[in-house]
Amino acid sequence: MSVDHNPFDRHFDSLESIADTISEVVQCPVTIEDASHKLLAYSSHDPETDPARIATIIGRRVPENVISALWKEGIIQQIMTSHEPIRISQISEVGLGDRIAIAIRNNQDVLGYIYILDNNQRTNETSLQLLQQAAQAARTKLVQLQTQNRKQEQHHHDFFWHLLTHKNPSEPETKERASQLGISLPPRYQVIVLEFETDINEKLNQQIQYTIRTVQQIRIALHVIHNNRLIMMCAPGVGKHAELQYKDECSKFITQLKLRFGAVPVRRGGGLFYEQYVFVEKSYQEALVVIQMGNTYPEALSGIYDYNELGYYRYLPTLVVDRERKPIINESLHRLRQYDEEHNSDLSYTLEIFLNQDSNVKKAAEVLHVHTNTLMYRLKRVMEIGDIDLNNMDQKVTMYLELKLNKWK
Amino acid sequence: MSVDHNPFDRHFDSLESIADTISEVVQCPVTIEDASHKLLAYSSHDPETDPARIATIIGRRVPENVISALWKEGIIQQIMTSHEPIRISQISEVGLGDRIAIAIRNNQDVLGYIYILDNNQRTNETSLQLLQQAAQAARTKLVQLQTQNRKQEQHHHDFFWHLLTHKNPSEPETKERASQLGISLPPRYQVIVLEFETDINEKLNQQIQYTIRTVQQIRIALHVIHNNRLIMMCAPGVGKHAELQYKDECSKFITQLKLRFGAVPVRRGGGLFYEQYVFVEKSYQEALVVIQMGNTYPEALSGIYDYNELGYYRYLPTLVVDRERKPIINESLHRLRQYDEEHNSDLSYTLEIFLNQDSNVKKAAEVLHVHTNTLMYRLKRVMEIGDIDLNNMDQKVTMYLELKLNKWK
DNA sequence: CCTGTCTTTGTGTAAAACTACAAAGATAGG
DNA sequence: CCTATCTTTGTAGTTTTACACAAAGACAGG
Repeated sequence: MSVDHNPFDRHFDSLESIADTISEVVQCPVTIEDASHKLLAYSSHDPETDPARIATIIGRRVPENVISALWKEGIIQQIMTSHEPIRISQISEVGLGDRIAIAIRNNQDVLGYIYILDNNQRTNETSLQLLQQAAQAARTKLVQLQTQNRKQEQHHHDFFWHLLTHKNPSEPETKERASQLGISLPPRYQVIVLEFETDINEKLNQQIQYTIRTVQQIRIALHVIHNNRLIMMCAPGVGKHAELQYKDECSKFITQLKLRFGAVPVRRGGGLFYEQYVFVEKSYQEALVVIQMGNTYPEALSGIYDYNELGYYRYLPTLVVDRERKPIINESLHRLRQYDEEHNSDLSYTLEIFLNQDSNVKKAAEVLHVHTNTLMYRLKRVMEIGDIDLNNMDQKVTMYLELKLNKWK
Repeated sequence: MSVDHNPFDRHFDSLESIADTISEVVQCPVTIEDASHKLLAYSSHDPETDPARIATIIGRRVPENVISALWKEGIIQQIMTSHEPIRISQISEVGLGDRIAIAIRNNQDVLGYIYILDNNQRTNETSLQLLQQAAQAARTKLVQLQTQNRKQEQHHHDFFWHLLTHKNPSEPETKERASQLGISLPPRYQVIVLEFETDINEKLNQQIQYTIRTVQQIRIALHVIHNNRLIMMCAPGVGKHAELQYKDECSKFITQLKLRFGAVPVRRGGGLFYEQYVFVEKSYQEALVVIQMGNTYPEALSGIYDYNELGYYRYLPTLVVDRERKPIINESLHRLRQYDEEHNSDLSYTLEIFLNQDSNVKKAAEVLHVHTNTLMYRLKRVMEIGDIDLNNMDQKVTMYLELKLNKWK
């Protein structure tokens, strides 16, 4: 086979024929994947293969542990940035033999990958050169695919956005529209919103798309990006395994975003789970409440991501509205604030910390960096000046809620 | 003067002329009062009088301490029930000399009183007999007065009821209407509602009217009776003295109702103070909230009568509405209740008492009549079964509010 | 009936909270 | 500047809590 002749400088009917051609050239099994490691084509007639390849073909997607391993070794990063084929040493823990991989690119964008299973190291420099030609050939096919996907994606986006913003969509109509679009809706879902520091740009968008597509334990049925938010309809995958691990998987999703791309969502919120699609908007609003509350009470709600974990915080938006309609000054707090102002002291803050620390003198004193007796003295003053009985749950809850509500902008 | 001749068997121009005639007959100073001890007429040309009579004439009303003393001695009770004149021994503490009194009646109703100052015990049986005739003569005058008052009262009722039930009455129109009706509205008022066990019947009504009219430190500008409720527009009287004592006086008002007539309001509620009359309805609604909350949380809110003392309880109605619109089961409480059901234990009740007692193990154990270690053990179980951290204020407040809201019917 | 778990009550101990009191620094107002 | 008050920190003694462990009663399921 001469270098002058380029076997990929012709028309191909399909990606399969490209895969077969590569396989013929390099005499190795070949798989072609899209940007999110979904299997697009693979060479047939391959004598030897490895467990990773079998799993990929059977699941029509590269298994998650294989992807994770490749990321961990820094291989995906290499492939994505390099224009040359990359040699991959075997990773036997995930059943992956020696490989060679090259990205299929369109300008800067990575559209997919060509993997070659090279167990016996048969490939030489010449065939590696040819791989670049093969990637070129695959490119046009993938561009076509991508345009199709883009269109479909746009439809998905529109459909999801409609669900998110309309209070009472018809249940049967929604289901019909979903099946028209080829979306299989999960029987039980929740809406999750991730909020990023800044508006989501093209690069971050692609990283997110990649992460969404490669996540496997959670099922992200629909998603939309809006300004600095990623909004997703999520459901646990099939099997009890996935059901139990769901929460962990959601966190893992975010960890992956961070580890692989350094993209960290600032805030995270999840609505309740529902089974009817009339409630998508509800779950969305709930997720937004979690985000809002998280922004308002960052320390108190750190580690709380779901609406059903909000506890009494879920009532606060309602109470704020109620209070605005009917403003009543809390005499006790007012007096404390006044005293603080006049004597530039910190009685109200002291009270706040004390209550935050569950009325535990020692802990509160530590947080405030003062002697316990100092705290004791201050609390006595709080009781005197504010006319508050700090041994009375009702009065403490009143003050606690008051302090919480006062944090509202 | 012969017994056969009745000096009261003729027409009298006014109550004053009756008073003068009595005075001539018995040779003693005379005062005529209405049913609520407001001065209606008094004899002139009286040589001797006592401090109580002077104060009555100057204030155009029997001083409160005098009325109280007469009640305490059981004298008013006697006068009200007897058809005969009653002799009253002097009560020097309140400047009251020896007297003779008789009720002016129309059938069962007491319309007013005739008092005779009898310091030198000059009156004999004959003149006492004549007193009954005098009461008869005064009766017709008082009946006329009463009819007039009834009409005026009806107007007052209508006016007040309108304020209570209309959200945005015009401020200038309200003031004009008040001055038309001869009502002087207080500059600052609150609405107080007293709720009785049963609907207010004629007898209780009269007792209430009597008490309202005789109260002197609080100014009850308007009042209405509706089913089992007495609704009043109250204001402190003039002077700083009255301002400070206002709260005590309100309680005293109720004590008087109880002591004098055995009529005890079951529930009491006061709205906020306002200065504009647009807010009468608001203050009324607030008073009703206090009553409602008092009925829902009798122990917790015993001793709380005003809306501004409700603390966080004032939010509960809003929260109940919010919760109904969006029912979320509190997993922790649900699990506790379930456990209680299955093992017929009292974990949720234990938690409730523990929180009510401000997380004080000793007090809670006492309330529950168990050993502190028993309570400790139960709380540990509560934490395990409900997955609650009882050292976390947020979680405790969540549970506390949840338990409170669950008390709602 | 037995058996194992749940529950109550008891004992003991270390840690923490509450109380009273004292000393000294900080601060405001005359 | 002095003085009175407010504030912080310290010491000491009592009460309460938290925790570990043990014994015994209650109860359910085989």
